[in-house]
Amino acid sequence: MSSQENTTGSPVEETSERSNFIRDIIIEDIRTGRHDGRVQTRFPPEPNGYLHIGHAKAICLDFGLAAEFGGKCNLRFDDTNPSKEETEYVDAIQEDVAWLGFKWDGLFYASDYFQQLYDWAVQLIKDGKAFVCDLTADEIREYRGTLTEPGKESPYRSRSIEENLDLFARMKNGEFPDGSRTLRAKIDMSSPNLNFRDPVMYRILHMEHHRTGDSWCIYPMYDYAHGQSDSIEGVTHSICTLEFDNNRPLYNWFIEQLGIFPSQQYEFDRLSVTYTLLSKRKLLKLVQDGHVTGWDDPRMPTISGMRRRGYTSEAIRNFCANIGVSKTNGVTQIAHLEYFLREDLNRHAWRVSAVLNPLRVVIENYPDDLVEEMEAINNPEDAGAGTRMVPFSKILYIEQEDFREDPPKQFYRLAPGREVRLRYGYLITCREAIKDETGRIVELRCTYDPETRGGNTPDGRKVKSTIHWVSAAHAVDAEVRLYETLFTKEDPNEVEDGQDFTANLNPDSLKVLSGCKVEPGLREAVPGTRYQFERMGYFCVDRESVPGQPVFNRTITLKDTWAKIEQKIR
RNA sequence: UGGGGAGUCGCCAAGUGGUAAGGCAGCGGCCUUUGGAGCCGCCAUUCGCAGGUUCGAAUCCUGCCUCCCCAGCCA
Repeated sequence: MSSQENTTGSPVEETSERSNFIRDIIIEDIRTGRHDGRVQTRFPPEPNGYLHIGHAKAICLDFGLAAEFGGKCNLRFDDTNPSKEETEYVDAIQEDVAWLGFKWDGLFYASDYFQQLYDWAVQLIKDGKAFVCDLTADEIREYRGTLTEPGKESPYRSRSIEENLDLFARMKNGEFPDGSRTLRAKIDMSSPNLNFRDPVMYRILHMEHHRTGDSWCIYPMYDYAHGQSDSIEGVTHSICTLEFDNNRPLYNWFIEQLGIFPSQQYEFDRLSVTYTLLSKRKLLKLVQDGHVTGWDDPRMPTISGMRRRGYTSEAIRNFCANIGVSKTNGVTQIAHLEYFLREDLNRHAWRVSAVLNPLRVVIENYPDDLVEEMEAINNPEDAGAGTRMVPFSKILYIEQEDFREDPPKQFYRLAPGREVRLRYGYLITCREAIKDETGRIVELRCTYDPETRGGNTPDGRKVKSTIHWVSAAHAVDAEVRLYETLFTKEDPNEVEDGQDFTANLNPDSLKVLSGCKVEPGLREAVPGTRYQFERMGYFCVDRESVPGQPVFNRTITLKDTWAKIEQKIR
């Protein structure tokens, strides 16, 4: 399409894309010709942890908006604090953004701009807008005042430009110890916006930086680095979360004092999800204290954890697109996320048979050595997925929960004397339940109807239930990891006095099942592959899986109407 | 008690003076060789509260209430 009006004459705002207030602003800016209609965003993570589902929302916004309006979106690491940042995180973040399906235009680091930022600081000193302060951290806090009382000016605020220049150069040259001095902007100690009370621009930190090594021992603060970084790159719409609202005036102040490209910041609501923590600090603690196995533990809300769990990037993107963007501080229910997961998995995951808690079934009237190959559909949602053959024989495993010796009214799976369909197999009738000395049911004796091969009923009779099974002689043993929410409370931060969020950790968040029986085709299941275990849920082959000993992570259960009924009748 | 942001169905969220979209969840029903999927239907006389302006207000005005953010040499 040409860059002129499109053929239908419909303005850009009439696309079917669901809008939001930031998208509306961009559309308006394009309409009025702001920046000649150029749109540029950026995703600016600090490499101090792994990306999580909250970042996914920001990523979808930043990259999505740029793509929609033919603009650019850079990936820029906000690496101004070497005490927290590591290359492991830099690498993981790039992998996760790419996996989510986005391509950055430029790959930059705030540290790329350290020299420019330094030069600008010198300029501000020369303009009398910044000064070197010898106050200690504690003193700075005292001088800052409170929410209701104005602050006091630092006694070093009136140093001469020459002295400031000299001191700042010496700070840079490493002549002073950590914490002994700062460079501060000279703004207004009585401002109701605390960010304006002579904010610190530079601190001394003799510390190895992951990219610049030891070439710097002074590092810029967020407020002094972010807006200028945006400006240097030509970012037109700098999108961030609501808590930076208070920083916007300062973001603008530096840009105005420096007279550089006027990037503009817009704030949207941060994502919160029930039963989930989205704070890098707290996620780091979970990792460091061993509450999870790592940043990619399938219980973590990190992109890498969700990927390992079996989430698809499309499900995450659909979720982000659906929840919308506003300025309301809300909490999205995890069921909302799970809906999009199931929706995508249902369309794409191939069906297989897997018995998690096996119960042996012997079909008494089935020939001892006969093995029949039954045709099974790979994905009823996708005709192109085709079919596969699965072996059927005299001895099978079915799910323990699919048999009840004394079934409640609405239970219509297997029970003594009752007939059910074995999916793609035969109709079988339970004749007897065999128990061990302790009374536990260890085997079912059943008979089958030879006329019902494939599960068909030539006489047209109906059975209430179809259950899944695996041929005992052909089954492959597997390990299956079942996950529940990591926390027992909707709000993991809701704790008694003296406790922290770890008090709400769910002791049942991981349950490992061994000796599960899966169909033979899964013997060499490839890590990362997602399946639907029919009637049980969606599962993803774990990276620790090896040929012959497959390991599966339960991504999510199927919706379970029976479980709901059972809860009610209890 | 300073400043900033926000309050529309259980949750998310449209709406910007003309008489409350949509999604999730929930509840019925249909269909079904996954109690899955799919399909159909129900689900805010009311928009934090109280006044006011107007023929008409979730949308405008006034006052009040509640929640979130800011006192890191974190981002």
